[in-house]
Amino acid sequence: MPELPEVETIRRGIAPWLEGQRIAHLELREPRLRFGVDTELPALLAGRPVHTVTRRSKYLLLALDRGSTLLIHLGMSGRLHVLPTPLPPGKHDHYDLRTETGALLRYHDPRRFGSLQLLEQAPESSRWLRELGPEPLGPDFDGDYLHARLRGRSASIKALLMDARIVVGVGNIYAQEALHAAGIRPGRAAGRLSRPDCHRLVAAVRATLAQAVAAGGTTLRDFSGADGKPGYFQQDLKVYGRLGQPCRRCGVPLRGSRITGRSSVWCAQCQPR
DNA sequence: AGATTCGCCTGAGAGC
DNA sequence: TGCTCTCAGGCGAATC
Repeated sequence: MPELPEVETIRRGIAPWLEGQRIAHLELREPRLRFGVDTELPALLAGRPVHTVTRRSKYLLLALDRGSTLLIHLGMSGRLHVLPTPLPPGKHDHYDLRTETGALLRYHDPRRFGSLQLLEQAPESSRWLRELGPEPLGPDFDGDYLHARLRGRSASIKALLMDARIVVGVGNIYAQEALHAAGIRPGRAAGRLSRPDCHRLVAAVRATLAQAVAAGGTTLRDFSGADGKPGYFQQDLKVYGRLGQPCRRCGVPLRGSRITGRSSVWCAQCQPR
C-alpha cells in the first residue's frame, strides 16, 4: 500500500532508467485502471523524451516534451518494476513502458486502483494536484501551519492527517505511527490540539516519513521497490497492525478502534489524550 | 462547509 | 477441499 515513502522509493528506482531517455513504446494491455486509461496513449507517447521523474504527493510525474506530463498513481496495490531481462507478462501486469535504450518498466496492480494519465497542462494546476496541501518533508509543513489548519475542526486528528488537502502523502500506516511517536490519540478532535501538540506532531510525521524513506518503504504484503526488493520499515512499526500486542515503548497491550472507517491502533499509556 | 460513507477492485485469511 | 464472508485501502463522488 504505497504511501509517500513507497512512492519515493519507486521514484528513486526508476528515475535513472528514464531520465534523459526516449519512450520507445507503451504496451497497454489493460486500460481499465482508475478513470480508464486513454487507449490512444501508446500513439501519443511513442518517441517522446522523458526529461525528469519527480514526485508530488503519491503521484509520479514524468516530464515529457511540449509541456506534457505522464502522471502515474499506484493506487494501493500498484508496483513498478524495472525488468533486467524481458519476461512474459503475468496476470495483473497492465502495462509496459519501454525506452529506446531497452529499459523495460512493468506496471503490476491486482486491485487496479492506480491510474495513468497524460496531462497537457502544467501539472500543478491540474485538477489532480491543484488542491493538494504541502509536502510533509518540505519547508511549508510546520507546527504553526498545522495548528492554523486544524482550528475549529471537529474531525479526528488522524482523519485530517490523512487528508491530502492539509498535508499529502500520509496514509493509514504513517498516520498511526506518527501519532504514537507524538503521544497523541488518533481519535482526538483535531481542533483541540495545542500549538505545542502540533509542533510535536509535525516533527513526528517528518521523522517517521524520513526514516521510512531511508528504509526503502514498508513491505506488508505486496510492496517492493523498482528493483523488486522489499522495504524494511515494517520492522520499525510501533503500532500499525499490532492490535493487542505490547507497546514497544511501555509494554501495555495496544488498543484499537475504527476512525472514519479505517482501523487504528494506539497505546492508551503513551498516547494519553 | 464539514464530516462521513460509498464504490471501485482482488487477494489473503478466517470460519464453516 | 471449497465455499462465503470480511478486511485491506487511495481517493473521487455522493450523501448526510
